[in-house]
Amino acid sequence: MAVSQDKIIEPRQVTGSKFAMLRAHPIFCDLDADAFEQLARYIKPAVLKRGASIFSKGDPGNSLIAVVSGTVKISISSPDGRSAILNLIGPGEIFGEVAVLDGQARTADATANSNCEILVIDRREFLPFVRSQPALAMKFIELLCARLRWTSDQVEQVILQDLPGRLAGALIRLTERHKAAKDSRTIAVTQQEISEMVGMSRESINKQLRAWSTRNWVRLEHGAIVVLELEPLQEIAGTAAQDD
Amino acid sequence: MAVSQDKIIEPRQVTGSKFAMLRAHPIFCDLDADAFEQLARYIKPAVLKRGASIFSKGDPGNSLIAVVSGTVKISISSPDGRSAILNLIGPGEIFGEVAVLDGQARTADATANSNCEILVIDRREFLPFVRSQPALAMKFIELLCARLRWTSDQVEQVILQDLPGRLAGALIRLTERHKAAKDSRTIAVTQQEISEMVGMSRESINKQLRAWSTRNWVRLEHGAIVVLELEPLQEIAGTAAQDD
DNA sequence: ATGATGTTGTGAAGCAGCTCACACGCACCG
DNA sequence: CGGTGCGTGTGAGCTGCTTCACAACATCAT
Repeated sequence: MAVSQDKIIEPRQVTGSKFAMLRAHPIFCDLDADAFEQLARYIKPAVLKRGASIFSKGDPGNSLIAVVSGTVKISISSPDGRSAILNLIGPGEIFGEVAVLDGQARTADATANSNCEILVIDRREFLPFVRSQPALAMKFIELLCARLRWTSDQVEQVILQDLPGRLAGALIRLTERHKAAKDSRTIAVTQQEISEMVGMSRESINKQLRAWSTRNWVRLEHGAIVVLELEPLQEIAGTAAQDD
Repeated sequence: MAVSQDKIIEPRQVTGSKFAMLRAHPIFCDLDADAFEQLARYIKPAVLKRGASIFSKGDPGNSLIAVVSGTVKISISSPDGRSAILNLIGPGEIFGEVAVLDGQARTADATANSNCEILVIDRREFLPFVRSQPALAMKFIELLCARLRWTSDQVEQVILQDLPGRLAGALIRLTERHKAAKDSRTIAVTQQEISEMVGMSRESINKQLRAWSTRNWVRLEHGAIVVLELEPLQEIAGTAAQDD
């Protein structure tokens, strides 16, 4: 386990504040008070530095993880060094549920993409808990369905669309993801990260973004992209290739 | 609904024989007898001709479907005519569970890839049934996890691998899928179909397959591919690109 | 300041895979 | 039997994207 022991904070001091995030999460919000109390006993907070590995592809799936602050990168990498980002998990979201629920190995790597606070819920205590709470199982079904829709979308885009289409699609999905946040149109990702999400070279991505920025569809900042005009992007993502 | 009324067979005559398939399915096999009896009342059998549409992307997800005989193609298509096959569903398997479970629109098209017999389970009766059977919910969680692993694999392959890698991966996954069947190494798909699964042109696929067939790794038949040597393909699928 | 490190921007050259344009064989059917 | 499809096989050219090789700039620790 990459979450080393010395990083674990004493649970009691954060029970009220940090667990509030889990309490508010769609998965757990309908739980009654004492069930949640029981759950809280299995939760271990941890703090991670940027770049720290949380788990790797092939590891046994021993824990479900919730992000309190920072973002976590879910990715896979090929032996020849290329890597692909499957998802970015932000504050208030959870990940790692697949391996926990089916007991198989992890399908991807999880890495702290910035300094992070996370909550770790151990599988051994958690699985029986889910079984004892049928409503919770239904919530997980919904979560898994949402994930499946997300990855199906990705397959669709990657197979059917060319560069402009994929990039537009990625930008749209990213703006929708945290439309909860205040400034929803600013996406805090580097062009390198986007290129890995989309599966094309950083240079190509840059050129396309630059072309769009001259049309004022997007504005490029350092480490971020601001979407100014959503409609033309949706146009490009929906219908294939008219480009440039 | 594309399943037209005149194709529906009188339920009683098939109760014993055809429903046996569902009874044997991992999802339903642990159900006790009278629960299954109750479920059986919601099942409508249907027969489809090759090419018939079962549902289309965007439709409301009103039913869960099981394949009794034949194969069903799950695919998506872009406005410009290209299309991608996400999955092929064979006898004894079920599909369409995502839209049924989360109540959203269908994410892909389903088409009869050969003449088919199917069983249609209506959402309205089925959802409460799942809620009343916590064990069944856990089974669906496992199914969804398996699907998620399948599509994640697809994303991984499509983004990270070149043509030989993707093709090898597709062949391996197809042989594993129906290793239950007798002659597991013979895959009954056309090269056109494989090209749509893999997201590359039919011609490119043909050339690669032909190269492998001269090495006796595969044998090409009319409308089918026989995998002779699995190991070199696994080699290519695992490590990227040495090719040819 | 002064590097060190990471992000962005850009052009030239190369190539993997696509498109197009065929020919051939197999299978089904009137 | 001789069509009429549909699946397969193959080459020539085109192109979108990658790779490579940089330069400029932001950010941060020292």
